[in-house]
Amino acid sequence: MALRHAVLAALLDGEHSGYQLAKAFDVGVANFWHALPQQLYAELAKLEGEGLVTGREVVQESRPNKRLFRVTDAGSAELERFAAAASKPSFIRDDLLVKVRAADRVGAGAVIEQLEERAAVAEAKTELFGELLRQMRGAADEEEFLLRGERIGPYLTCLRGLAFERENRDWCLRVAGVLRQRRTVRAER
Amino acid sequence: MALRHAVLAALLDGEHSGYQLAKAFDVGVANFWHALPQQLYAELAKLEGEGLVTGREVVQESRPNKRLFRVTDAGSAELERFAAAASKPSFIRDDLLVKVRAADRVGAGAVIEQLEERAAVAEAKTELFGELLRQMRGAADEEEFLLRGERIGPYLTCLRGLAFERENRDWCLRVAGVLRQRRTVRAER
DNA sequence: GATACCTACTCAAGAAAGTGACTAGTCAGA
DNA sequence: TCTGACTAGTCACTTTCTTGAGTAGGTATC
Repeated sequence: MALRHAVLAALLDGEHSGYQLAKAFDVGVANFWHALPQQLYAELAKLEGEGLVTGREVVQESRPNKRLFRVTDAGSAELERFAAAASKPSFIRDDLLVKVRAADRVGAGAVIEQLEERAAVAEAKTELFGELLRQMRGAADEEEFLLRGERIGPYLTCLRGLAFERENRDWCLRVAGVLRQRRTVRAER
Repeated sequence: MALRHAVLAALLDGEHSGYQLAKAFDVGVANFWHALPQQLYAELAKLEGEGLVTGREVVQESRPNKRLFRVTDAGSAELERFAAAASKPSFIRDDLLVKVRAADRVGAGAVIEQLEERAAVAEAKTELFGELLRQMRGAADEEEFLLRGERIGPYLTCLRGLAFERENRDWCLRVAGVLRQRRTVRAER
């Protein structure tokens, strides 16, 4: 049960609709968790059933009505309990790593392409995250913001996302380079 | 279906028993995938049923018999197919990130402790991975090994694991520091 | 000589995550 | 005016992961 806590944490920023959450948890801004719309709607329904969030209908013209959710006191208490409990260790779980592990035994060509594609995605994300960080801290410099800013949670997780994507990009490029070079070396023999 | 490919990739190193795989996929050396023993035994059974791996019984004295598995040609072909297919994007999925996101709204004390604990674990892992890398490359320096070494897949994924754990450690310490400082600042007011 | 851990697995059940298909109105561009 | 994208969801199903318990002999520790 981890998505539920991720949803609760996301709702600390204020009211959101399922749709808004779905966008936040999708590729792009998902710097701390990822989930599909269906999962989120399902989770919100469960959370509401348990009284951890409440939704209110917002009638809209020229676009479907929506429900905005916010965390209840019971929800806060649940988050508190979660934060105090031990965390499971985290692992990278990535198709590309599996492919690289096998890359010296299977055709490397496709893997090289994917590494370069992934590097480009990671680069785009580092820029996006950098921009997000700038927006969040506004005029203040980072030290100052982290010390006195109000909502630093999202900033801190975004920092982790940024570092992750940077490492991702560097590693992908490094590995792609190595695999390319090895092809050349082998071709020469 | 990714665990199956992780298993196939792991078996490229040679024959392994379910038990050996279980240790490799557990905390510690799981620098590219993680799974519990039960999953691995189940996956091996399925893979054998589909003819992607074959097992042979090895009789042992003074310890239970074991089955050693290796990849068949069909298994290699499946890995090849997998390597050529598109990869899903990867995400960090970590309880601690969720907690940090919420840390400015819930009690930060427990989160700080967990961050410092995690930093220590990450530090231990960086050392372990560093040692593993040294072992794998032997006398050669890294460039040389990556260019001409035989089995570089595990080395490359271990590099990723090392970078990940380093970033993990640094981020955890940074965040723990920030949260501690904020407590002091708040206490002063 | 009792306790605990290591090798080597198996079975069952449950929770969490992921996939595919579908509804339905609005708006912008070709 | 047709196409496609955007908002805002729902339903059903499958796969994957996690948890807990159990077997059974051997070895090391105190």
